[in-house]
Amino acid sequence: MDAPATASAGSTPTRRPRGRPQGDGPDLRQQLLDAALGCYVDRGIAATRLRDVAAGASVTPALVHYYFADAAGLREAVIAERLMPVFEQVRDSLLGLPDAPLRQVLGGFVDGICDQVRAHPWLPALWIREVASEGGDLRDLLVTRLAPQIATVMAARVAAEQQAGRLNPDLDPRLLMVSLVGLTLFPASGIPIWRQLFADDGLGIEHIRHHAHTLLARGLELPA
Amino acid sequence: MDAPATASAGSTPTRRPRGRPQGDGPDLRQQLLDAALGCYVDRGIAATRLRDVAAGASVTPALVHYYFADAAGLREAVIAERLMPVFEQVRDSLLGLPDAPLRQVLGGFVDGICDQVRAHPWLPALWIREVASEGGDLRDLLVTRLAPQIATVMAARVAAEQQAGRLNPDLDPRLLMVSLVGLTLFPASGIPIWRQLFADDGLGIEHIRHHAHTLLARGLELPA
Amino acid sequence: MDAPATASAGSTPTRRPRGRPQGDGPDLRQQLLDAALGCYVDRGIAATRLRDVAAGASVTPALVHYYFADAAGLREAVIAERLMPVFEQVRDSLLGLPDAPLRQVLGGFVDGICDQVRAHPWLPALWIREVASEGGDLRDLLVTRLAPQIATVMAARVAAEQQAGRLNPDLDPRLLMVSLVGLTLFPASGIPIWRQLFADDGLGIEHIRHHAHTLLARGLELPA
Amino acid sequence: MDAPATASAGSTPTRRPRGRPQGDGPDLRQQLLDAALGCYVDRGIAATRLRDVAAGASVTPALVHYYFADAAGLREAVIAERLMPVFEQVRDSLLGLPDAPLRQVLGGFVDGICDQVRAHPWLPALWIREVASEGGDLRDLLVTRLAPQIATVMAARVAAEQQAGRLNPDLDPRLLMVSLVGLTLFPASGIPIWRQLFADDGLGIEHIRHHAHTLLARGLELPA
DNA sequence: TATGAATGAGTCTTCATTCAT
DNA sequence: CATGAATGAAGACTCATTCAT
Repeated sequence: MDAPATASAGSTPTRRPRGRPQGDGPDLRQQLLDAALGCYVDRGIAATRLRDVAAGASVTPALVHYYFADAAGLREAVIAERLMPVFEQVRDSLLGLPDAPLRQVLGGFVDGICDQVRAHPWLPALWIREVASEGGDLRDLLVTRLAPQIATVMAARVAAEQQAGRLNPDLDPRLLMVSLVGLTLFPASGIPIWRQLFADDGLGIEHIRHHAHTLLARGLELPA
Repeated sequence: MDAPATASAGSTPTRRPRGRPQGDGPDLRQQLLDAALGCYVDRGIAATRLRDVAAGASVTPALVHYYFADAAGLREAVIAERLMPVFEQVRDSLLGLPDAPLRQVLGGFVDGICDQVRAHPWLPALWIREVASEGGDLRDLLVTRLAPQIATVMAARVAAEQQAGRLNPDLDPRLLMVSLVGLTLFPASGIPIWRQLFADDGLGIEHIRHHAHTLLARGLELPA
Repeated sequence: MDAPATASAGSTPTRRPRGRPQGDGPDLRQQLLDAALGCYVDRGIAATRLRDVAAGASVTPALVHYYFADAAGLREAVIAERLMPVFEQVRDSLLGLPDAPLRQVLGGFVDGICDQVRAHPWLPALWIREVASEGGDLRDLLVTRLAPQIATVMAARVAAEQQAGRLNPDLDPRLLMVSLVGLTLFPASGIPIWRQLFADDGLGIEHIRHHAHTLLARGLELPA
Repeated sequence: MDAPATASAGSTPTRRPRGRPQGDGPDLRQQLLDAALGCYVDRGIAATRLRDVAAGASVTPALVHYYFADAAGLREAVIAERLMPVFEQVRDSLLGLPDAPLRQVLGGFVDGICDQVRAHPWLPALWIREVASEGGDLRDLLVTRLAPQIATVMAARVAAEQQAGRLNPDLDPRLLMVSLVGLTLFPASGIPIWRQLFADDGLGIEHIRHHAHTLLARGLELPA
């Protein structure tokens, strides 16, 4: 799992940990990853200092260094072991039904996103700050590892569906996927705001899911 | 316009230039504000060091201190003199037609946002990072100065329109406004991504505008 | 002994070494305190830069920060661990003989001061600059923690003694204590001057002690 | 009076002012000296920044620089034009009666000091911090310009008087003069303290004067 | 394995000083 | 005569990183 460590163990003086513990019960490494993820969500990846992570796990900064060598190493570990699994599940909710009708696929994607938000409440905030924000530390992930497998394929499928007269032809195929995110993760990241503005603690991801489905289905129009 | 100076006058005893000349050609103060705005967009407000701003304007860090005393003073000045005017214009595009039909108002809001994006290309990126992101330095601005005047009023108006049978009743009145932003500023902040993914430099705010209008009008449905 | 650490523990979140070893040979913390005291004596507390202290102990400024967090923390530590013990011994030389005749008490106070000067040659200079000088960083210590326990009590005792006809009634009870200091610490702080002026390196605290006793005993008068 | 300025006018680029104003009514130069003296008394000479002086006179720091070139120039001017005259008057109160009996001379010195304190309330604080304190910026003045004319002469005179059986022979001739200061300026510098400790705003220089005379006359002994 | 000790590099901020006007 | 503009030097403090134990 700790690829860089095993790969370069002994060669570069930069990477230290050799023979990481693998089964000593309450795994300290996992706690560090948890703490790091928490910091990333709270302050942002770039703004997270090793010191914060250490404090979050009640250990010394030197220990974090001992496990992950530096901030970059820690970030890679969190990405690989915590974030990518979630992102991939979101992606798979889109790819999971290759033969289903497109509208069902799109709806499934919305549901897939909302499911992950429910399971990982930190997802929207992290996505907006680190993926959607220019300069975000995870944007590269989207561009190189997540979207390429999807973007062009989906755009083509949307265009085909439009040509077949089964989808609103005025929609821009290139923008449909981002619209789905803009109607789910984006509003979800503002839930604290809406709760405050409307003095309504009940507002949640389920409302967002339903609202997105509705808007996608018929826009502002009345149902037929 | 002297707001930032008076704002911090009581707190810091620091000598600050007052009554700066307003028409002596290449106003250095404006250049500093420009440089700061550029840094805010590129790296984020919190991550912007005075040193960056100074370098961006080809002056010394001490000069930035001379004009704005510290990072907070600079931030306040940029907010008051650069950001708020733009934000307020976006807001006014919503409030400008108090008697128009709601659907026209919403469409006007989308257009207003897109107009500002055209005029200020930095707007989407800044909004996503500093307003939409949790912990963003401008989120407070939205919550306390921008949204309160709008959120509840618009939600009520949407609900009324739904009851009158003129608006899709399944939409969540509390989420309609954020949806509009999620279909404009949010995709706009990703334009560099889409251009790269689709290898298409032509994709721009106008496409986003049209796509948003389309989606709002009838969702995925075919036009009548 | 852990006073300084606990004192600032609540204010700064900074990591501070706790539970320092107490017997591992040349304790660096003590050396830093020594260096700081030396700087305080030489240049004054307010004018002492962390850099000076660091240089005095041949370490880096960052190390001083590591031990004491900041200039205030260092000052508190020096006060608590170096200065107060000495000040308190001076004070106790006054309170140590509660039942002795007043004149003996006063003489004991003079001796107590001179004893401390002998043991801590830096005492006079520090006292004059930091306690006697207006704005001195330790004046507050005198006013709030040292003198209140003494001043009024002693003044009352002097007045009683005067009424009983055992003490020169023209003396001002409120000024007697400060006179003792003015005849000991004050001249002592000028020893380098007198040595230079009289080209006499022999002049020392013992002369001051004897002179003070003499003046107190009979003033300028000849002995009976 | 501004020796350095006139001396080097035009030659060194460091010294700027040429043709200082001599009679334009409310002399700005005097105001600057006043402001500087005030700062010296309040914070100490070394800790006084040109900026403080400028603020105290409601002018710009650049103007202070214009008049006095730098902190050293300003200090010299204040010393020469404000401090030395007062110090010299104190000294002259000692030298004024060359033929009077020594005890009268000493008493006159005490009175002379107290007179100056009455006329210049800042004198005690300044003296303690800048002359009595080790490293004080005026100590050199005492050693080189004030005391040499007095110290040895007076010490000799005291010794002679003791030998003649007219003065307490146990007193140390070298310490008598400093004792007088320690019984006047030193307590005077603490007046704010004593007023606070004894909750008595009436305590003043007159009490100090009387107390000093009393102590000198007969020490703690009852009057004959 | 884990940490206390120690440091170098970097950031903001302050201040005296210079200069053109 | 006087000042606003501008800067370099210096100081405090922070932080990741190294190392001996």
